Amino acid sequence: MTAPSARPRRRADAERSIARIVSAARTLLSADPSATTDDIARAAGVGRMTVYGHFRTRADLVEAALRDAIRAGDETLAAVDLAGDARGAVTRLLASSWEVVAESAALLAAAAEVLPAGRVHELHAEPVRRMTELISSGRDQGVFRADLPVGWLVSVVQYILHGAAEEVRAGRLASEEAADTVTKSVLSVLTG
Amino acid sequence: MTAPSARPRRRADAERSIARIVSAARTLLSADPSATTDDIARAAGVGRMTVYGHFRTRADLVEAALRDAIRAGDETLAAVDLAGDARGAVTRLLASSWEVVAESAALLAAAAEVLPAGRVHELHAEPVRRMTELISSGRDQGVFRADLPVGWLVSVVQYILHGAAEEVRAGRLASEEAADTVTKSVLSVLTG
DNA sequence: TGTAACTCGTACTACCATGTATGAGCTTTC
DNA sequence: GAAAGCTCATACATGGTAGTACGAGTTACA
Repeated sequence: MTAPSARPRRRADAERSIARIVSAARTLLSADPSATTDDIARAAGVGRMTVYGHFRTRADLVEAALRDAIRAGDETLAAVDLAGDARGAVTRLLASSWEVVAESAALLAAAAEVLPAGRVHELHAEPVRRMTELISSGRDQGVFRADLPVGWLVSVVQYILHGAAEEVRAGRLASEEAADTVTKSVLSVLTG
Repeated sequence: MTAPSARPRRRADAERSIARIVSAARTLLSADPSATTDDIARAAGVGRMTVYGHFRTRADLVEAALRDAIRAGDETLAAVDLAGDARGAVTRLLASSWEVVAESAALLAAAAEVLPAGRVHELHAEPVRRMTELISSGRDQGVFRADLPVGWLVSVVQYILHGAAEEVRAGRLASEEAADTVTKSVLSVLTG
């Protein structure tokens, strides 16, 4: 969905508009999940009608924004060195994930509201795959526990990450300490 | 707020209506956080106007429902034996918390949407106090870790609990295994 | 340079929920 | 049994957003 590359060609100005709209959507929805289509159009410096020209529904737009955020986050994650000791790899991965997750918490909430159940989860396939692989390999190394399903462990990591973002947002956790706190907590769960 | 016992007297039928409305609100909002005031009135077997007679705004109603759920949950928790070994106490506490949390996840979402920031957290003061005390005592016993703040540990427990509820709801975790899985995960984080 | 693609203002429809107003009729309670 | 309290139907005012329709003007591109 959301205008894939199926269209044979698209004019350069359209391409530009779409990029600006998606970018604005990411920014606004990350600050306030109930930002309206009109707000987003304004922020993108574009008429509301132009938005509807590229995204049939609000849901389409939100999904595009989430896709973009996930893609960007995944690029960051892809740059993390996962070789060697699984414990160190997790630490490095979390140090990067932390920011991505904290930034997009509100956007995620917006998506959960508008998109059909399970869609949000589907869109996370890539980062989930990455984390699953890492945990599996740690388990093979005998470093991580084997008494809980990998899928659950991956989920717990996500929930802790989001929880920390929420605590920081609410001012109950200093943001400088967040990464360290998250890492310690996650490693405890993973090693058992 | 929400009609405390400040009012000198209230007629018996009004008392009855309020009880039915709050109960219906809890049930409906726990299934669908966007249930309308009208839905709730219907389910309570009461006219919509009667609801507005007791709760000025939707937010008031949602808060009353959440209060009631927390109070009921807290009663369950109060029955848990917290004496002796902190590890065992946590295990028992989680076995009970699990159901409470899983049931009210949607209600919580409704409250988060409608109530001012921080209000939901305030309303949880009692269960949070309970958990804080337990973790502190475990720390004094030397059983739980001391390298992370108690407040954070309490939060993590909540996030894991809610996460598990979500996983069960999405069909990614069998509900029979949930309690055990949660317990193992939480104990890992607490012991470090 | 002509045509197709794109932009975008204005205006409008449709929908839906909250909350208010009014008033007739039924219960409690003293 | 009367006053005060409560119920609740109908009707209405409000406010806000999504999405549609139309059409004139602008820009890209071959």
